[in-house]
Amino acid sequence: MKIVLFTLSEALADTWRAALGAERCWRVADTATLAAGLQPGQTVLVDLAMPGVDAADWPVLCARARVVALSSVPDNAEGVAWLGRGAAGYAHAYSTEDVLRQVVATVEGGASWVGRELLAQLCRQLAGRLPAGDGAWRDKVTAREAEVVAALRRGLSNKEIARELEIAERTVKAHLSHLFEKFGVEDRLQLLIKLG
Amino acid sequence: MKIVLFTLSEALADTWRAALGAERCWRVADTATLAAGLQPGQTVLVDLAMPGVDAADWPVLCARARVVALSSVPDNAEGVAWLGRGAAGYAHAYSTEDVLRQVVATVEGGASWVGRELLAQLCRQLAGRLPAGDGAWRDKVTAREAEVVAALRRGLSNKEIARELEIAERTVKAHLSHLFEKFGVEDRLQLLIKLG
DNA sequence: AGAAATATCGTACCGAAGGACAATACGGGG
DNA sequence: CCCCGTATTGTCCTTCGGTACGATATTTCT
Repeated sequence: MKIVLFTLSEALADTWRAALGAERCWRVADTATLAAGLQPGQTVLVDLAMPGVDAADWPVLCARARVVALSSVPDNAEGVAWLGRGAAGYAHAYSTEDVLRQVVATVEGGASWVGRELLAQLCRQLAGRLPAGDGAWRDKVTAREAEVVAALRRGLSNKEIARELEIAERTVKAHLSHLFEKFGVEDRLQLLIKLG
Repeated sequence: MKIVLFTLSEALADTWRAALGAERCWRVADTATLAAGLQPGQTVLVDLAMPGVDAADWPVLCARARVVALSSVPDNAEGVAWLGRGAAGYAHAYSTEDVLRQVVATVEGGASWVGRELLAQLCRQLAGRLPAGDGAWRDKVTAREAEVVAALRRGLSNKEIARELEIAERTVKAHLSHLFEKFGVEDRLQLLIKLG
């Protein structure tokens, strides 16, 4: 699956291509093309310098794909805005080739790429108010069911969940049916409402 | 510098050795040995299934070394607890070999390894409710559309919404289609995610 | 050892959801 | 007066979601 380069700047696109390999990259410069051609789980590098790019418009795309926000003027508040919407990474747009490759490898591995300072800031500000007893329902679901719930929270369809977990769509339906019964609901929407 | 494997499970240690190379690894099974032999900046993989392992006891070690907490039943609250104490990463204990190598490479490179959901939760907690979530969207919808959204939040079906608003089901679909287009989503679930 | 839970996959069926064409009516602004 | 946004409703069609039967294999618990 190709890496999407979402930028208007030819220079930036060339830099990224040099780091990641031109054959792995697919340059896109407008939102319509991106939305049309985007595959679930695909990696997207977004140039935050592009006009009209705003974190508030991206939560759904961030849920479907691995979106890496790249800013030429990194700012912790901006990073928090993007990562809070589900972006998979936040880094300097003109990072070295090594760092860019590291970033892509990291998000393709399913984790997030965060600079040390940014994460440190998050942790400092969070220190003290950690308890957050949100996971009571997790004791009632199996590991596999929890993965399905996580995918569900991102708005994925059964087919997309199946692709992501590498199982048949039928199996996804089986997990969902079990979840519905466990929590006494009758569809995916009610399940998410119930789980909070 | 060797990678410290802190676990009681021989099977888990073997899995990690297979991924990282046995010659790079140093297996430790008790806290005293770990504290005595630990070098500053060293990478430590901690098996959270070990008895007596608690994030509250680790801030000092996390400050000295790159501590990666590995859980066989990953949970966001647990992740917050560890990262809040300075851990460099939080991941699934039985990740694939590729992912494990990636985790180690990332933390050795000075960055942090965090799951996407977990990071998003961190950001949301510190930012409270993000701006777009708490009512900015209301300016973009009509009064009738807002009523439909309110019903959607309760998990009602089109037919139920129609009964409640005393209109035809077809009209409910019309309102929903307009909402989907306004917010650039393709179904009710994505709409709710987008509206927060 | 046997039972229960878990994870996986198959086909068939039905209703819900959503889009593609519509149409009608009402009110405000140029 | 005409256009636009809003609200309303209709039919036709396709896809998606969920259930109802089913099956097999593994793991975990009793």
